[in-house]
Amino acid sequence: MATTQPGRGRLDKRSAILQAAGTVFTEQGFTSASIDAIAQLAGVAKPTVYNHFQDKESLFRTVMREGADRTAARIIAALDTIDDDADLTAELTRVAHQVIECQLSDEGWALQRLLYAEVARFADLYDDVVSQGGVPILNALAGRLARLANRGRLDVDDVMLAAAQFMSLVAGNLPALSALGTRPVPAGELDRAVNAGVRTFLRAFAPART
Amino acid sequence: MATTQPGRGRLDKRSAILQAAGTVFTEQGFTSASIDAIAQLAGVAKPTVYNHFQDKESLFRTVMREGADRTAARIIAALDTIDDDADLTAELTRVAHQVIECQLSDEGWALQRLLYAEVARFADLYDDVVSQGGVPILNALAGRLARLANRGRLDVDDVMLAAAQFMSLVAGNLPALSALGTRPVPAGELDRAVNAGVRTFLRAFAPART
Amino acid sequence: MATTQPGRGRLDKRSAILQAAGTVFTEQGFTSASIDAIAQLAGVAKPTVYNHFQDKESLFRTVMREGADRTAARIIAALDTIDDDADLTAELTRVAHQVIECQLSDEGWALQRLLYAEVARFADLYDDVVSQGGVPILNALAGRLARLANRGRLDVDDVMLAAAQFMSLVAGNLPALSALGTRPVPAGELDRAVNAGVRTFLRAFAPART
Amino acid sequence: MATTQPGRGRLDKRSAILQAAGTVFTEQGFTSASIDAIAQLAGVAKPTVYNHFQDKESLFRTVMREGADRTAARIIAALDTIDDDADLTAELTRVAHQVIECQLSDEGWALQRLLYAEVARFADLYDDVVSQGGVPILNALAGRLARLANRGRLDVDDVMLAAAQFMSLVAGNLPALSALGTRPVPAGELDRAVNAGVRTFLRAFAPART
DNA sequence: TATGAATGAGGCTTCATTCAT
DNA sequence: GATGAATGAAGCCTCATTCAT
Repeated sequence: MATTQPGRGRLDKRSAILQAAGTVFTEQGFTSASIDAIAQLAGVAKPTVYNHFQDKESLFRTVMREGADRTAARIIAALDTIDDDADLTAELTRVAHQVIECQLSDEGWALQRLLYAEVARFADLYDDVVSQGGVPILNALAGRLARLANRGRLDVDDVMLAAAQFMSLVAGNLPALSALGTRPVPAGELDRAVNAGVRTFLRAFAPART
Repeated sequence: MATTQPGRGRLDKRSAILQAAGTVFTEQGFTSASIDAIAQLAGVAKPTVYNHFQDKESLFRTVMREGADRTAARIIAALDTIDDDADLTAELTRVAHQVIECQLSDEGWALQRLLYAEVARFADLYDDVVSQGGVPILNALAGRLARLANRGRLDVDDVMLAAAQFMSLVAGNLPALSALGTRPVPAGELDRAVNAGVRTFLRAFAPART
Repeated sequence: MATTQPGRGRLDKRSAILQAAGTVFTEQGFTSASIDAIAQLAGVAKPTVYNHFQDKESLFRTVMREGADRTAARIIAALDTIDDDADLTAELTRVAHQVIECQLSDEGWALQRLLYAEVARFADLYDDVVSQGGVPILNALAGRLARLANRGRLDVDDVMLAAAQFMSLVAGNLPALSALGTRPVPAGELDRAVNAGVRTFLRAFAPART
Repeated sequence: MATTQPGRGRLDKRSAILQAAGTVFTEQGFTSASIDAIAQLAGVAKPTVYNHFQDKESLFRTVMREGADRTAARIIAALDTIDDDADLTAELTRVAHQVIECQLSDEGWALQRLLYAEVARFADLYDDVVSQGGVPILNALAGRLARLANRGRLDVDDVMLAAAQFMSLVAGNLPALSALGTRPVPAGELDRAVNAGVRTFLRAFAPART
């Protein structure tokens, strides 16, 4: 406690390593990332990395899992703010923006690219990430839609399906708009896409007016 | 002329290399793929690869570009079979299935995963692939929708937008269903997703019955 | 004759190759020089080089031998201009400058560096070059000194020795002055060194005045 | 502490590498020398070489610099033994022999050949070596000549110039005599050349007898 | 726990050289 | 004689990983 940076506990070296690994994996991909680079960025010696993580692979998996956790938590928090009584278009639009913001964040894209890149190499990586990230998000969204349906504000049978379609409609164009996250999306384009997605969603699922 | 190497003509070594490269890149990703492995699979010596392609990178780009070409050609051919007069639901469903089949093919997924994986490493790879693949496909689909709109069978203003939304609705769930292409999609699930996508699309865009 | 550059005979390809080889060997050294680069610079295909020269080594030897020839011829021509009756200091200085000019030429230094570099690799390279270059030069210079001694203008016993010492005195500093030929020698420095060399030579060998 | 690798202490691996590199570079030149060969001769694994030296180039530079240091130190030590009161001819001859011995040593020639060979490739190699080797030597020799001049035993104005000329006279013929260090110099020839050099030097710079 | 040093394996690339035309 | 294509060998360098401290 006296010989390291004041204030820091001794073994958040682990988290320094994880953070550094996140950065390096993100920038270079799993194979090209070198443990050397990670150790250096984390400010530790190479064997220290091996003291905390069995393997390059295990380090990578941890990075992915914790990243998925963090991202899902942010999205779910956003979904929780839906106000069942407010104007539907405005509310869905607002929420869509919040969700997309997470997806559009550097970390969001990085995770997604890493997942695509390495899903074939690491058999159960996809399940790990989806069970920590994708599924909870969909569940949360489906729950909100169910509540809106119950109140008669949406005409939805299968809320899980509708949730997935909502996501597809408002976010399906993001990869193309941002070149898979490698370019900033012009603000206007983003609004246009989200608005159009919400509009189409409501054209399909708004209850017929009597 | 008659005494050439047992197998082939002269310079389709180039295509043997390209095909092998496709396989190896697909299986291992850009960085892990070794020129050695590619050469061996192509049945040529390593330097022969370098006689045909400047670089590992240039070989990779060629693989991606030609793959995008091939895939787009197949999808566009499928779109061309739309019969403007047939039952709309049935027709859109049929076409959606054809399109998805390309996406679901091993090559389709492989290309997509490689694209996600390496888009950050190779600056203009995304543009290369999209301009050869994505854009023509969307244009073709938008064209078909425009024709349907002209005949009063769809109520669509912005056909490009509708085309993108159609794609999102019928294919947006594919990554999740197939775990980014690493698992076969249960036939029933696929049908369900496509049908639901088409149904939602038509709920939004079928002209109001008089 | 009709299909190649007008005027050129067909097989001075050989000399194009030799010249290109000279350049490339000079710039890169024997080992780093690539036959590819030589062929390209000569404007011929790689196997053509092998049609004219057995080997990289044999090509190198030819380059060295012909270079030594050319340089020696130029130096000997310079020595032939010594006027036995003119002012000794002026005449020796003038000749020294001419000799040095050859040594200082790009080709001169290049040959010398190549010789040093590869003398250990190619057993008899040194003899080849010296017998074509060094020996004739020294003989010529010794001859001139002998004539001057005969006329009583120099007090020299062993003219070969004196010739060698003359060379050492006027040119011995050149390597240091030009950083082995990699930098231009400031004009003043060169004059100073040559003058000093001639002066010392004459202090040692001018006949004692009666 | 007692159980370390059989042979050596811990980190004179560095000097084992340096020594091996000296040998291999000397025998093969910079480009042909392989790090593999150096590592093997040093008895270490290849990456160990890279743990101690950034680069093949940096290893080479270190070899050259340390070699120049060692050689210069030996020569300067020899110069320090000049006895200002002894017989001048004998003393200069003796010192010349000692100096030449360093130049004639395998390491001396090797360094010189490497320097010539690679001076064009490595921009400031010449300065590195000369500032560590050549300059101190000349300074030391000039100092001795100055002392002799002060005592009236030599008639020298510019001691730096005289030092350079002394070197040129006694050693200028060495490259030719030893074929740039690739052949032993017959003892008689060496003596003859040195004696002649000293004699000429003194004919030029011995004070006129009154 | 943290580290400096060491290593076996392997990748990309280039080269001198040769067929077959 | 001249060429396009092909190849076996080899080099530099980097990596993931492990001792020994």
